[in-house]
This record gives sequence, structure tokens and C-alpha cells, in this order.
Amino acid sequence: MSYNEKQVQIMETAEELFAMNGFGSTSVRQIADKAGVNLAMISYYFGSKEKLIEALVDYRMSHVRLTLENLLKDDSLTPLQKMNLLVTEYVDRIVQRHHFYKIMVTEHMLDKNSEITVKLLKMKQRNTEVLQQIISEGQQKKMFRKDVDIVMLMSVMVGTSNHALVNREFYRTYHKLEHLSEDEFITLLKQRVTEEIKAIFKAQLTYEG
Amino acid sequence: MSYNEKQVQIMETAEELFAMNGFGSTSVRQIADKAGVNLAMISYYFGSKEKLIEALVDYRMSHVRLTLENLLKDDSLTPLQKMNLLVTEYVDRIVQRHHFYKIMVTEHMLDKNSEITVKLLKMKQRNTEVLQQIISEGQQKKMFRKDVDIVMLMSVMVGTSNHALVNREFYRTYHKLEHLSEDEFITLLKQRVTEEIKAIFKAQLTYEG
Amino acid sequence: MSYNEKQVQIMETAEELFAMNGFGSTSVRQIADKAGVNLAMISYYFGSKEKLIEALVDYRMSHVRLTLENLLKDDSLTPLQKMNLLVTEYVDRIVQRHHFYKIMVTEHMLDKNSEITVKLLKMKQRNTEVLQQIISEGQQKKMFRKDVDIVMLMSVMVGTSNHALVNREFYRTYHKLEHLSEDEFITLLKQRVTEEIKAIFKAQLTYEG
Amino acid sequence: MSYNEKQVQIMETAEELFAMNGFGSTSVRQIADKAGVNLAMISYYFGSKEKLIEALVDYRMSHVRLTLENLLKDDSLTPLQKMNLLVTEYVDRIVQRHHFYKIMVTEHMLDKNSEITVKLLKMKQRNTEVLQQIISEGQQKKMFRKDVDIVMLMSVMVGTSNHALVNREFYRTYHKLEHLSEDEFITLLKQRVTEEIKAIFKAQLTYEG
DNA sequence: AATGAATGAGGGTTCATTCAT
DNA sequence: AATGAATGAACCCTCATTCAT
Repeated sequence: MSYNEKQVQIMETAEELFAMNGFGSTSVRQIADKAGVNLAMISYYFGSKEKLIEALVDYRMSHVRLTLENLLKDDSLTPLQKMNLLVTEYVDRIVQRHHFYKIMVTEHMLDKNSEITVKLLKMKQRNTEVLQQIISEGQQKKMFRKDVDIVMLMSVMVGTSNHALVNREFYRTYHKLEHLSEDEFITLLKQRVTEEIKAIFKAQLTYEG
Repeated sequence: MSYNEKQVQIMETAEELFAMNGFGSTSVRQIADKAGVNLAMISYYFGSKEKLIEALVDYRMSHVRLTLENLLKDDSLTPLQKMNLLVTEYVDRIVQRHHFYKIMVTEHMLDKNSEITVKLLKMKQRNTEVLQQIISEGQQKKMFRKDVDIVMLMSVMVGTSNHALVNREFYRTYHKLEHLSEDEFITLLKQRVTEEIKAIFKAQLTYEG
Repeated sequence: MSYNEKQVQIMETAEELFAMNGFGSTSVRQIADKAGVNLAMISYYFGSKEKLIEALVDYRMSHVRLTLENLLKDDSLTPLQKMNLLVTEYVDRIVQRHHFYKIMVTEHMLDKNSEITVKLLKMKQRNTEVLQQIISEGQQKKMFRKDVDIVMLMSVMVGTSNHALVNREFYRTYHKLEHLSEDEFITLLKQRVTEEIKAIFKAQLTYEG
Repeated sequence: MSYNEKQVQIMETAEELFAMNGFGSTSVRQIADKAGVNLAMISYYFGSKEKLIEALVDYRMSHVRLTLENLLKDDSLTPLQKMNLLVTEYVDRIVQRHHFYKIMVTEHMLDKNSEITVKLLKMKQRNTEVLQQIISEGQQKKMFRKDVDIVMLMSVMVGTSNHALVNREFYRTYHKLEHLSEDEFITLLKQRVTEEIKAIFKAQLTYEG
């Protein structure tokens, strides 16, 4: 549960390499070299390559849980404001942790029934519950429509933002945004993706459209 | 350009395994075994594992081009109808070829500058042009809004449908659709995804919302 | 015994590649490609890679036999003149057929008891007999010394000329002969090697020194 | 630069097999088997088959340098005595290390521009310089002739001794020396080759002939 | 007579992991 | 607690050769 400096270093290096080359195409030697640690240390600390990625998932997920739950309790926000905040936070997070989310998307697609699939499923369930609660609240307050497909909405949010991020160079070229610095561009993209999803959510959830 | 029976067999087996296990975690031996062909035949026909996946991309992409262009020429359709048709066809296609599209998503994420990245880029450009033309037509006819972010719309369509497909088991469980046969369920999911994207497109493109 | 055009083409291509890369590091595919013939044709015509090199040896050796025997019969030449002529012809031959002689030297060194070793031995025996006869003639005419080590003389001739040829670029650089054309240089080198060996032979065979 | 027991074992086994079968016809599996080490160990220690032969060249060459330079400094020896000593040492060395010198001769003939070619060239240059110094000394002392072709002399020495060694069985048979033990025969051959080259050198270098 | 298709065997190399220290 | 040395297994690929046509 608690990782020392070397372990974190290994996990973060692995994260980058897995995101860049894929899990199967990344060797533990590469990771050891890039992290500047002894090859045997990876097996020593994590047991195996598979366990390493599982540890990484734990490591990254453990930081996520709290934010969402705080959101729910805040009584000063309307359900729509909560939804908007949730979108903002989600997009923020995948932009900041894009390496990790790349890996998650990739692993999600594979057929293997690993620990990771299980962890991923749990996270999805937790997230869906939060969404469910916000939406139920909105429906009780007659602000949201009755017929809302939550899972579909999540697909819109997760799918759109992931794709937009992966597709960012195409976006940049198409919209002739090469003059922006990487940071400026990412900030802009993040904004637009967030607004897009908010707009979709508003249209689908509320009566105003 | 033209592949014989054995070659197609190899490519389709590879497609399945790449989709299931990832490119890097699939060995040519696995492919050969599953396809029931001699190991050396894969190198013989395709040269290398890398070339095999490139051939697969060519093979799958070559069938796609025509449908889109025919869509454009049809004068009996309104721009919105064209958009709706395009969505329907896209979702149809990725459901039918979900193995292939899984691979494409995965490869798209990797940093490697392979032939595949190039082919993928070309396809995206072609698709964007078609979308562009339909939307321009709609704008000229005062049916569509002026400020439309095409690339963002594509991210919505591609991202949402990909994610919905990958996430299908969660969707099924959440909505308690286990009583449906696989085919029935997929048909239902396809319908809902298509309607979702159509709704989003309509809201974003037209004035009615 | 008699080879058609394609066969000769294959053998001569093989000769070049064997000389350049070594027998074991040359593949039949390389030969087929470079010779511009079908891969299967090599097995078809020669049976195997091993048989191909044997055929090459036959092919190249069959042209050699006659010249030497004519030399012996010429009564107008003194034994020393015959020796000189023999040296000239030998050096000429290995320069002209340097690819082939490279292969022979290489094969000669290997421990394998192949057909080639046998053929090579026969050629050596034939050559030694000729040398023996000339020298015996010289000894009978009191022109040559009694104590002559024929095999050692052959080692001097064969070893020196082979090495000089292989070492030719070093020779060229050391003696600053880069201004000469390849042909001019080879002619010069041939001359010098020939004179060197003649001088050694004269010193070792005759009483004058 | 410094090799452990296993590494030496591998290099010496490789040396023998390369000399017997040629580099290209020797597999790393053969080497591993014969050396009694794990297959992977060869890559582990040397990186590749190519690097293995390079390491071998370094290993064998590193022992050679000193002897020659000590020769030069000895003031009690005449230039001719130095030349004789040099011949003796050279023949000794190639007899003792005949496997290695076989490999060198073979590699020398190939067209590949490898590290080995470079190392070989450097060694030749060093050796030529030593020879040059001895001969210059002899010329200054009016003991040696002015017109001496050093590189040609080296070709005589190197070529003759190599060939004599490779041709040893023919020599043995021709001179009916089968009654000698292998050691006795080699000692005899070494003696004769050495005397032969000394005689040639004396005749070519001095005025006496 | 000649060849495209095919293959079993083996090539060199890298893999993730273990183990003695 | 940490690591250099080592390895069995598997990697992708190429080999020389065969065979149906």
C-alpha cells in the first residue's frame, strides 16, 4: 500500500513505457534501464511484470477516490453544477495522468481476466454510483429528465475525452494551433473537451436542452 | 493488394489475437497454431510480424472507402439525414469489425511512428473531409450552425462508440440485459449508441437543439 | 561436366559471394537473387549448396590441367626457364581467378572431409609431380641443387602470392600507389610478386644464388 | 579487457570451432554445447556472435604486443639476428595459435568492414613498423641492401608459414614422416619453415645472398 | 524443364525470472 | 535489503530443401 522512493520511480517509469510501447512490448530491462535501477530489483519489489502493473493501478487509483465523494456532500451545488464539476475533474485527471489512462484503455480492451480488470470494474462501479446519486438528486428536484442512460453518458464522457486526447495532434493540425506552446494547447484542448461534454450532458439531462 | 485464402486466414486469426492479447503479447507461433498454418508461412507471406499487422490494416481499410463517397453524392438526402446515415454506418462498422477497431485504438495510442500510424492518419483525413463537406452543405442551406468543431464531433462519435462497445458487459449488467442473446443485446446496444450520437449531433449542429 | 548458361551464371555468382562472405555466411537465396534465377533452380541443377561449390571447383579446375603439361614437353626451355614460366602462370591465374582462390584457401583450412578436400589434394599432387619433374630435370643437368624441398617451395609460391593478393590494399597504401588505376596497380603487383618468387626460386634452386 | 574463466572458456571453444568450420558455419548453440555453458550466456557475456569473435581477437592480440618491442631494444643483436629472431617468434606463434591464425586469414579475406578488419590492420601496421626499424638499422649499418620491399617480405613470411601449416598433412605424406609423433613432426616442420624464411630473408636483405 | 508454394529445422537473440551472496 | 550472475524458455526470423504442378 505504501511505496518507497525506488518503487515509485519504477512504477512511474513503467507507466511511461507501457503507455508509449504497450505492456507486451515493454521489457523489464527497459524499465530497469530507464529508471536507473537494478534489473533484479523489479522482481524483488513487485514479484513480476504483471504484478508491477497491478501495483501501478493501485498506486494511481488510491489517489482518486476521495475527490468524488466530497463532491456529493456539498449542499451548496445544484445537481447540474455537480455534473459540470465532475466533468471538469475527470478531464483534468486524464489529461494530467494521460499515460496512466492510456494504459487503462488498452488493458480494458484485452480479454484477459486479470486483477486489473477487477480493479477497473470496481472503479467503474464506484463512479457510476456517484453519477447515479447526482442524477437521482436532479430527478427528484425535477431538474433532470426521467429517462437518462447513465452508462451511456459515461461512455460519452470517457470515450470522448480519451479520444480527444489521443487524437490531439490531429486536432492541433486541423485547427492550425501549432503556434501555441504545448502547455497552452493542452489547456485549450482541455477547455474545449470539457465544454463539449458539459453541453452534451446539459442537453441530455435537462429539459431546456 | 489481393490476398489468397491462407493469407486471409492468417490475417483474421492475427486480428483476433491482437485484439484479445495486444500486439506485443501475441506471438507469431500463437497465430500460426490458431490459424493452423506453418510457422514459417507467416514470414513467407508477410515478411514479419510488423508487416503482418500492416497488411491487416490495408486489408480492412480497403473495403471502407467506397461507402462514404457514395453517401455524399446522394441528392435526395438532407445534410442531417446524411449525418445520421454516416453515424449509423460508422457504428455498424465498428460493431462488425470490433476486433479490428480495438487494434486500431490500441495502435493509435502508441508512440511508434509506424506505417500504421500513417495509414490511420490518412483515413482520418479522408473521413474528416467527408464530414466537412456534409457540414458545409448544411451550413450553406442554413440548416447547420456556423460554429461547428468537426474534429471534436468526430471524437464524440469515435470515442463514444468505441468505449460503449468495449464497456458492453458493464452496460449489460447495469441494465440487467442478461436475458438477451448476444446478438439481441448487440443489436440493442448498437441502436442505443447510434441514437445517442445522432441526438448529440443534432443538438450540436442544428438550431432546434 | 558440361554446364549450360544458367548453371554457369549460378556458379559464377556463387563464387563471388562465397569469396566475399564465406561459404557458411552465403545463403542460396542470396545467390539466386544476385544471379537473377529462381531459388529452386539451384537445388534443381546442383542438388544442394554443398554440391554447388563442388561443381564450381570442378568447373574452375577443368580449365587448369592442360597448360601445365604442355610446359613440360617444351624442349626449348631450360629447367629454370620452365620454373619461371610456371611461377608467372600461377600468379597470373590466381590474380585472374582471385575469387576462386580465396574460396580454395578458405576451404583448405576447414577440417571437413568433403569432396573438395579430395579434389584439392589431387590438384596439389598433380602440380607437385610437374614441379618434381622440372626439378629432377634440372638436377640431372647439374643446374639445380640436390637438396630441394619441393613442398616447401610450393608453400612459398602459393602462400606468398595468396597473401600478397589478399593484402593488396595494405601494399598499395604503404607504397603510396593510390594514383594508379586498379588495373595498373594489379599489373604492377603481379609483376613484383612474380619477380619475388622467381628470385627466391633461383636462389634456392641454383648454385649461383 | 579482463575476462573471467567462463568467458575464456567460451572464447577458446569458439576459436576452435570457427577455425574448424568457419565463422558462418558455426552456430552459437554449437559453441555453447561444446563449451558446456548455457546458450544464453554467450549473448549475456558478449552481446552477439559478432562481438564474440571481436572479443576473441582482442584477447589473442593483447598478448602479442610486448614481445616485438622488446626485440627492438636489444643492442647486443645485429639487425640480421633480430630478423631471424622475429621469424622464429612469428612461426612459433602461428604454430602455437594456429586456430586463431586460421580465423584471421579467413576473416582477412572477407569483404566485410568489421571491427576485426580494423584491428587486423592496426596489428599489421605495428608489425610493419617494427620490421621497418630493424631494416633501417641494418641499412644504416651498411649490412642490408637499400632496395627492400618490406610489405613483400611480410607476405613471404606470413603467406609461406600459414600455407605450410595448413598444408602440413601433405608435407608429412610427401616426405614420408608418418613415423613421427604429431609433436615431433610439428617441431620439425616449424624448424624447416623457420629456416626457409630466414634463408630467403638473408638472401634478399644482405649482399652475401 | 522449370518454378511458386510451402515447410521442418535451426538460426541468433531476448525474455522474465531466480538464486547465491 | 539488494544485486550480479545466470538460465530455461521463448522470441522472431531465415535456412536449405522439397514437391506438386
